[in-house]
Amino acid sequence: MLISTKGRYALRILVDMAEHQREGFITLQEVARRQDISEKYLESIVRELVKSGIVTGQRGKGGGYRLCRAPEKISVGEVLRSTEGSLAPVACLTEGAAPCSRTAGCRTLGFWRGLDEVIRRYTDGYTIADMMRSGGDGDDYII
Amino acid sequence: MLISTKGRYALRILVDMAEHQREGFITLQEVARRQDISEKYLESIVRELVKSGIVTGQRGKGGGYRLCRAPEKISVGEVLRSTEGSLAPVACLTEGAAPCSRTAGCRTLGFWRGLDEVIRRYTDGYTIADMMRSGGDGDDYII
DNA sequence: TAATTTCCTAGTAGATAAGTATGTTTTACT
DNA sequence: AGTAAAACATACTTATCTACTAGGAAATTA
Repeated sequence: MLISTKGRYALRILVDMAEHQREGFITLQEVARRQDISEKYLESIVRELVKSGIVTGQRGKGGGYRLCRAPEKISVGEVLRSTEGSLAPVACLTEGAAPCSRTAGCRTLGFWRGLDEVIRRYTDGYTIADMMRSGGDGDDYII
Repeated sequence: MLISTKGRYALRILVDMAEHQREGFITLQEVARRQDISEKYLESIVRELVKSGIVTGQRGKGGGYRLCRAPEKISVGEVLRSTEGSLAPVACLTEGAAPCSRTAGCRTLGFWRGLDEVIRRYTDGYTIADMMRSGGDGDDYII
């Protein structure tokens, strides 16, 4: 399993917020209940999303969280990089990595670069809005 | 970093063996020296490759390992799945996974399926032979 | 029978994952 | 002013995984 719960939950949180965004600020309590994830754990994930400028929080009664941008403008790649730290398949391709001594004669580097590119292209081209259009019924939409 | 040393080393081992395959059986001692990896750790990695039918071992003096197939016939995807266990981005896409209760209404599953497909397509289309053609000079090929 | 190799089973220190616990600060409402 | 409800912050825990290491058994050749 390449992706941890942080990244997976982050996407579910954002889709949930996007689907309820007209209701104004959304509390983690609501998200936790709907998504069946501990509220405390959500806090640690959302903190990263705030830092990355994907959502914004409002303290106090009536407060909660809100997307900073339209769901069409939030790419999955951005979200996963924010919560997973990096999506690079190997250490030497993470941003600001120390140059590897084997680089010059490395037979595998080309492969890893290609894989990184393929993943980047796909994840950056997929948005939260795309996710909203996918899957079956939502939690509050029963036929 | 999505891929562990097991997968990364496995690829270096196979390219190394492919480059020295006309010399007959190749010992892990040689590979360990050339690749600068502990021989004992190599053993645990090569064991998986034997199980998967990618290399074959010959015991005793004069023994060692050898590729079971031509480098053109060994895909990187096969190697990584063998050593990493699975390349699926999320648990519900690993082979023989228990069906997830959220599947029906899951907004993210489509994305994960697509990512899995993109990774599978790329890694299965890249072979050890491709790796041999890439990179700079080898350990014993100095211009 | 001695040397050399793969094969096999354990164990281990450190890192990471996946949360939990306990509070502090800010804001709105009464 | 006081209180409830929310985000924000720090520290801790528990389990699993990573990346090895150790020590030998079995097979093969010279």
